Amino acid sequence: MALRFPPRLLSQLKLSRRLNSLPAPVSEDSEDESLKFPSNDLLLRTSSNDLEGSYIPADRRFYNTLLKKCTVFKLLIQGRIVHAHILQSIFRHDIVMGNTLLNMYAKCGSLEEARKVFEKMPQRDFVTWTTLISGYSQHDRPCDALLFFNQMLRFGFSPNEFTLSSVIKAAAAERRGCCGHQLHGFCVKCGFDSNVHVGSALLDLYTRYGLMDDAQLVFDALESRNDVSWNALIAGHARRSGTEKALELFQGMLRDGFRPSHFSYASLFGACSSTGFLEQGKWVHAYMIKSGEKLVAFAGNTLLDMYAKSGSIHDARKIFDRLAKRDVVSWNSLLTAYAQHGFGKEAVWWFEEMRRVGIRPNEISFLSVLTACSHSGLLDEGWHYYELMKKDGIVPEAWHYVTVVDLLGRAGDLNRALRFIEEMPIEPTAAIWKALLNACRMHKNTELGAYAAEHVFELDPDDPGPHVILYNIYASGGRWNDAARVRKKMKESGVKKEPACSWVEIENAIHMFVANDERHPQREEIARKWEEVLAKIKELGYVPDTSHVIVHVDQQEREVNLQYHSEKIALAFALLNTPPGSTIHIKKNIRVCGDCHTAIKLASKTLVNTIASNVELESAVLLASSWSKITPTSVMTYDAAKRSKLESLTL
DNA sequence: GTAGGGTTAG
Repeated sequence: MALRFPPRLLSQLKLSRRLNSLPAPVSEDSEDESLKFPSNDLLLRTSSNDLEGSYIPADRRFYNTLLKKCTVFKLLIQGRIVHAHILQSIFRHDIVMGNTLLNMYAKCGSLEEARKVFEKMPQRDFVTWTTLISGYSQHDRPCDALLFFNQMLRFGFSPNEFTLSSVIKAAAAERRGCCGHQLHGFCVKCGFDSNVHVGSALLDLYTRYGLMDDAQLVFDALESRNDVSWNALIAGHARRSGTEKALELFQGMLRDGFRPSHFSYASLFGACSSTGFLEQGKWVHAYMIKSGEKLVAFAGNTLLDMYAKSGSIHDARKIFDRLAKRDVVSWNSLLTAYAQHGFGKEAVWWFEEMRRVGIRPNEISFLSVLTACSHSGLLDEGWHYYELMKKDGIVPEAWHYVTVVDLLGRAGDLNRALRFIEEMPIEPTAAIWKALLNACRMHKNTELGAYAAEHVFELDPDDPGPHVILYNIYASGGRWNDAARVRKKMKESGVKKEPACSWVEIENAIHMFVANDERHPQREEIARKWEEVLAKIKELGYVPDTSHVIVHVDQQEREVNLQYHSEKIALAFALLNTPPGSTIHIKKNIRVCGDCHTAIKLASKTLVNTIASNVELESAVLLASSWSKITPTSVMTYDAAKRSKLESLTL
């Protein structure tokens, strides 16, 4: 009996009627074990009308064309049907056909089926092994890739450049990674270390290990370079905030005659965003436009994020509007942008719009809208989306619970937040307790704060942030003895607070400041300028918030110390060194303190007013588009995803 | 028949 291919398969594959002349797949009662596994699925999907047709022998090229289509378009179901037909043909034990099938399953992401094909193959060659290894490597199963590479060697097969680039990618992804150097040595022995594919994988591995010099050595030794090798190096530096180096490499790539791709642009925008190099980011954007590159999702999403993180929600929105093609990440990036700027209602509107146009929100969409609600005090809306997420079949993960605790906590319902933690179906993580701790700081709840802090110390003892927050909670409540105890504990356990610094970009140079910066050549002018600003903001009602600054000094000294936080110095410096009316963006490595938040908010107001009334021309201070609506967290931080956040208070 | 580089949260 011969079997017709189901009509759906034909239309999807857009192939000729010849398909229906192919031999039938086997049924379940076949005696040959190796022929069994795809038929269950096939029989379920094949109607009785399909079970007619005449037999002509299949040819290799025809099967290859079919499998290639299934592989490229990830048509797993159709691939299974083709598989079933092959099993009935003379190619059922053919090694090349087996490898093609294995590759089809691997590329479609069905690694279990790929593995079954592998196990049932009567013969295997180095391509068989390589295909399985690359399947694991490309689908985030580095351990399996490394395991099979070991086995491949044990069985006496020699890896080629395909095998090595796959296994190096796996080694780079394996967190406990320690086999990178061994693999490099192996490549040198085989003579593959300067191959452009192997070398690109190797230099990528070194950048992920943080060994940038080794990555450069591999790059320099490549027998030839291509856009991928350049992009791997650029991305490596971009990931480690080596923005200047990434930009320098970008120019090197252009000099070398390679056209930047979306990979290059995405890396560079990401790097500029995380370090606050907005001007350079704009330059790269301009270059992209000049090159005639279309603004599509991958690079476009990163560009949107860059403008949003740099304080320009309007530019972020423009990018979203101009995207030639949007995907779920584009929508999420927009939601995140609104959330970060404190535009909760706008985020909620766009979330609904997203659903209206038929984009299914994923776990990050919900996280973004929850964050937006939390930061804007939209308690009921936030709770509604938390319930909706569960109804939509998305199982909340730890990060969602963190946001719900944050939502309840910020709104001041600390007891409900605690109850929520106690009733969660997962074990509370350090981040969840940190959210409660932070809420306790905002609402000055010392007892619950201490309770949350104890849990954090147990789960994440090395993070200095919670120690600082607990210190602040005690200090602002006047419990100086308890505060001193926290400080002592920090010293004893060797936990160190990351020093706060702020930086500002002026004429393509980045100027960085630390608190009480005494070595700066313009320190006296800076101090005078800040005094001017201080006088103006005091007129608007600024009162220094010294509630948790320095334990054993008097009020006057506390106030003085407060005036030399790095962001205030950066602002005064920027006012001195920019033309009137300029926009000033100040970036900071850690969370801005409450006092600086208030001071700069008022400074922004007074200076902008000054310009408007044309009394005195001054630079406009515009750290974010909506100061009054946002919490300190969302403004002067950078690279929020990667850097720890703690209070910028001097202990 | 097999390979390397990129995005959204906290």
